[in-house]
Amino acid sequence: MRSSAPKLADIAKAAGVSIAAVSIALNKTGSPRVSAQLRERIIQIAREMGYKPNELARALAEKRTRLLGLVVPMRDPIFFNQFIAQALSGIQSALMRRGYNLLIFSPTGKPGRETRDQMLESRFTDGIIFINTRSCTSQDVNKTIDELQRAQIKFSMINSYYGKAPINYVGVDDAAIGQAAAEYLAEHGHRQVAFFSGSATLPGHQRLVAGLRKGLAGYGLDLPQERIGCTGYERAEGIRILDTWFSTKRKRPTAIFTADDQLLLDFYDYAEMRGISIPGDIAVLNRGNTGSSDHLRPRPTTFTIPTFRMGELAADLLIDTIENAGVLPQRVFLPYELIPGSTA
Amino acid sequence: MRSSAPKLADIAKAAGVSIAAVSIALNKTGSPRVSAQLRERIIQIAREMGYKPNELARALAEKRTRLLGLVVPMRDPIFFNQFIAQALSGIQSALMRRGYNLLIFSPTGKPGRETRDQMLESRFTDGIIFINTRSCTSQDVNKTIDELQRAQIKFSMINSYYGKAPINYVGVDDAAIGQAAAEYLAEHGHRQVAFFSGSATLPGHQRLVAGLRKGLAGYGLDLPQERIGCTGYERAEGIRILDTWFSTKRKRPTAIFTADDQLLLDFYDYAEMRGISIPGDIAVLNRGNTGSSDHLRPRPTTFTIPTFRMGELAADLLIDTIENAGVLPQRVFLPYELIPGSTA
DNA sequence: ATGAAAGCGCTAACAA
DNA sequence: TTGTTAGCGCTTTCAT
Repeated sequence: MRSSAPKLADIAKAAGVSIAAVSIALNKTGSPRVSAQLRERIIQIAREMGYKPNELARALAEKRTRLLGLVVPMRDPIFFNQFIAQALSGIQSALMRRGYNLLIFSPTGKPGRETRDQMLESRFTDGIIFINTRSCTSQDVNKTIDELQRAQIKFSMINSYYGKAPINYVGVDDAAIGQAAAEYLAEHGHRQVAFFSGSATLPGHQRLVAGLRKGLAGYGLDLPQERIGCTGYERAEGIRILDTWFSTKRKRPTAIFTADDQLLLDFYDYAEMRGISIPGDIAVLNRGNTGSSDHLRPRPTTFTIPTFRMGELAADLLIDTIENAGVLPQRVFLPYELIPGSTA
Repeated sequence: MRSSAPKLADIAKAAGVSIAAVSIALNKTGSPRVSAQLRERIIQIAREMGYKPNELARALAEKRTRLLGLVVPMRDPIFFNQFIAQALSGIQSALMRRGYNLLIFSPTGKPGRETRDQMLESRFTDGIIFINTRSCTSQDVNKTIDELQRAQIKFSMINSYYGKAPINYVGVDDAAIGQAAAEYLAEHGHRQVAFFSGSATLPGHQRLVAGLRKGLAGYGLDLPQERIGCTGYERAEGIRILDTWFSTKRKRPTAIFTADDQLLLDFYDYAEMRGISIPGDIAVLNRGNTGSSDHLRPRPTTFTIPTFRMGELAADLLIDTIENAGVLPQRVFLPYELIPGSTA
């Protein structure tokens, strides 16, 4: 923040007019409030003095900042996460288009605590975008929604909410993806399908399992509990699970469905380590974010989630409800897409 | 922004004290200004009324926001860029530690134009962090510095500045990296080294070339112009250059040094496409960001740039100059590190 | 068409 | 120890 920047009063004095005249001349283009020539003169003087409005003062007076806050319930590495990176790009794209900027809230401590903290800061923002990650349980999510609503903070949520509350939400239909994945694999002749997932407590996990089972059932197949593996995103646990599956010819699945890009990568690492050939020894079907496994070989066959679009839409929905009091929040489920690869 | 949140005046009235008393009781913990028991009572009432300070008003009065702006001279995809993602993580880490938040400026239009635009917005921020990307020429960088200084905006810059202006800057010594790379390759018996780069106009490119030549010269080797290839980050141009190099046995380099992760990826793609074996047919040495090519096979031998640390340090330097008027800006060059792989 | 003045919610200097 | 008041820089209403 600079020290001695010219302010409206300075220009007003220099031009010999009132502060209000300057404000109007500078901002309300085409208002009959000041004459065209006076406006010209004021603009000219403002330019000469190098005037830049103090957005802070303006925001205080107008009660809006054109700032949107971003909260990611996660520690340090939020920018490393491809899912978040892509959503952020989408958000950014919408904000750019609509003249907003993004304020990133630094997580301040223990999980759960965050919500209250951004609320505290939230006077800086006109609304908040929430990106749920794999570390969010439905309970966390519901609690967050509750607190935000109670505080009357406008917000928009991305990912992992399957409740019915009337909020701005953008996600994908994981049950549909699970079903489509199961049908794809069944049609390609697989009878022993395994599901490699992160955590059974994730909202998405349960949907995926339900979808997979429904899809498999259509082909007279099933997904027994022992072919569902949750690694907790721990490398060692992943290896343990996979070793169980691959230890005996009999139990060995012929196809594996990975719940996200991280698990896909983990499986590729495992396959390399154990000398398992993809897709020679096992078919791999992935649920992942657009474009994030471009450099994997062999190219994974993937149901992609339109992450960029999710971010963009979430931002647009939020801005709509901010700018237009009449607009109601809405929940949107975006379609997925099958990106062919050579692994399934 | 909520509509009818309780403000200091409300609490003051409820407590039957002055606004100032409330402000002090709430903020100046341990000030003898208000008695311990009055403070208790005020805090209690504030809690009951659900008081949250309006940071905007506070910032206007205090003339500081504890917000740092981030500018990346680049269009849409800033979050996809691993270099930026890692620097951002570092920045975020520092901000978290020091109680700041990050404001991401949406680029608003034609390049070059950006500088002025964030200045305009900058009243929201106490300072700005600039991350230079591969789309920045030294001219751009110098112009940016000039404008920021003229506007008396505190800032900190990451990457690609080799001038002597007294600014907060964090980067790496590309000449040293180039030299180390050359020496590494020469020591491993390579006599025909090629440099696969993005653009000859990049500040880093010239440093790298200088370093490479110096290093090679120590072994009686050289880096002729025809073994320096600049793709302009265009896939087709990259292929054209590589085809030239690989078309004849005689001209074919035995080792290639890639200027960044993108070029490394491009080369891997090319090698796959043409059936060239790494490192069988050609050795590959890379200059890249920490951890960003973890999943490439074979694992590239890489001189890593401490991107996370760069972001963190840049933020810390900036905050130091913001909070302490006496602190002078400083330029810091961080050390690189050789991460062994199996490609060189 | 233009100016004066009252906020916006907070901090800090000044009185008491 | 506590209250009063003058800003911070802008927008907007109300007079003129």
